Amino acid sequence: MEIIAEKKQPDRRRQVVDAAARSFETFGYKGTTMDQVAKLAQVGKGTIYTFYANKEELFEEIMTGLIRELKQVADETLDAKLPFADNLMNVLHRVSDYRARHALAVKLSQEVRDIGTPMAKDGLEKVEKAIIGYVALHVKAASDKGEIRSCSPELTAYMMLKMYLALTADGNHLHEALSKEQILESFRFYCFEGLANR
Amino acid sequence: MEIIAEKKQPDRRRQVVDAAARSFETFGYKGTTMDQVAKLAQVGKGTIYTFYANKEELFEEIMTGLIRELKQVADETLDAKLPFADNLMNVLHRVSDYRARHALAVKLSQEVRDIGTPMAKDGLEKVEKAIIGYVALHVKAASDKGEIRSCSPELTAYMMLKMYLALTADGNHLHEALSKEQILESFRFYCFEGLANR
DNA sequence: AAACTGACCAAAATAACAAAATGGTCAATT
DNA sequence: AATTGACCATTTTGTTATTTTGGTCAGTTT
Repeated sequence: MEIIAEKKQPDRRRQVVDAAARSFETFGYKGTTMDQVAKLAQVGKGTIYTFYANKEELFEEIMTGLIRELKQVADETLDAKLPFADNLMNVLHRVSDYRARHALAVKLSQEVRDIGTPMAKDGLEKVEKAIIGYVALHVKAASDKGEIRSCSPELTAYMMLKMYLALTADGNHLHEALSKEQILESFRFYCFEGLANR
Repeated sequence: MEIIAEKKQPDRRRQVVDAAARSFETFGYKGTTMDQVAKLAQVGKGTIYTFYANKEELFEEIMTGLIRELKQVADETLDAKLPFADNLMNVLHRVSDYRARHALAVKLSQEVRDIGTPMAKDGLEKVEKAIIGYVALHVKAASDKGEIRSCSPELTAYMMLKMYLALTADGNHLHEALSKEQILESFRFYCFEGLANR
C-alpha cells in the first residue's frame, strides 16, 4: 500500500533526481551547481541533502540510472534464439550507439576530454565496468554451454569491449573510419575467428 | 670524403640535437626552452634556427630518433626461424618494454597525462603509428606466406597493438594486472586463436 | 515533530592585472 | 658564410581581489 498510494504531495525525491539528471546532461558534472538543481527541482537546497549526502552521491544516483537504461537496452537486444556471437555484437553495437546518443554520456565524455573532471571520468568508468560485467555474465554462460571456448569471463568481456571500441574509435588517426558492416565483420574476425590459419 | 672527414670544428648540428634530446627527455616538450637548448648545446640560440625552423621541427627530429631506436630494437628481436606469432609477441613485448623505460617516452606520456601538451601527444601518436606500420609490414609478409589468414595488414597491426596494450594497461581499474606470462598467453589466445569453438 | 527552507560560511573557483618567461628575428660579429 | 645574443611581440605565470560553490543549520511550515 505504501508503493501504490502517494499522489497528492509532490514527490520531492523524484523532483530532485529529475532536475539533477537534466542539469548534469546539460551542464556536465562541474557545470552543475546544487543551487541550480534546487531551483530546477523547485525545492530548497537543504532538501537535496536530506536525500543525498553530497553532490557526488546525487551524481552517482544519476549514473546508476544511466546504467540501468543501458542494461534495459541490452536486455531488449538479446535474442535467445541467436548464437552468442550475434548477440554479443548486437548488444555491443546497440549499447555503444545508445551511449553515443545519450546526452549525459556525451556531455560527460566531452567534459573529460576538455577539462578532465575526475568525477566525470569515474562516472564513465563505472559505465564501462557495468558493460563489462554484463558481457562477462553472458560470456560465462556461453562458455558453460560450450558455445565458445572456455576463458576468463571478466578478461574476455574486457577484451571484447576494448576491441569493439578500438574498431569504432574514429577520433584517432591510427586507422581510417570503418562502416558499420566493416566493424561487425572485423569484430567477428578478430574476436571469434582469430588470425591463426587452420 | 665529406662524410669521412670533419673532425676539428665542433659539429653544431649534433650538439644541438644532443642537447635537445637531453632537454626534452628531462623537462618534456613544454618544459624545454630554446634558450635552454642553446645553452646546453653551447651554441647561440640563432644557430638552432639555421638547422630547424622552429621548436616543433627540432622536436620532430628527436622523435624520429626515438622511432629509429625502436625500429632497431624490433629488428634485433626478430628471428627468422621463429613462427610469426612468436616474433610478433616478442617484438611487441620488447618494444613496449623499451618504450616504457625510455626517458623521453616516459616523460612525454606523463606530460600528456598531466597537462595534455598537444605536441607531446602528437609525438607519441607518431611513435604508435610507426609501430603499427612496422608490424603491418610483417603481418603482410606472414599473410603472403600463408602463415596467417589473409587480412588487412594495417587494420590487423592496429588491432594487435591495441590488444596488447589493453592487456598490459595496468593504470586502469577495469581488470587486475596480469603477469608477463599471462599477458603473452592471453595475447596468443585472443589474437591468434579466437573464441570460436572448433 | 517531521519535512522543508534559504541565509550563511569556509573553501574553492574565477577574474583582473602585473611581472616574468618564451619562441623567434636579425643586425652585428666572427 | 656561419654564428651570435640583444631585442620584441606574445604567452605564460604569479598575485591578489572578487565571486561562486558545496554544504550546514537555525528557523519556518506543514
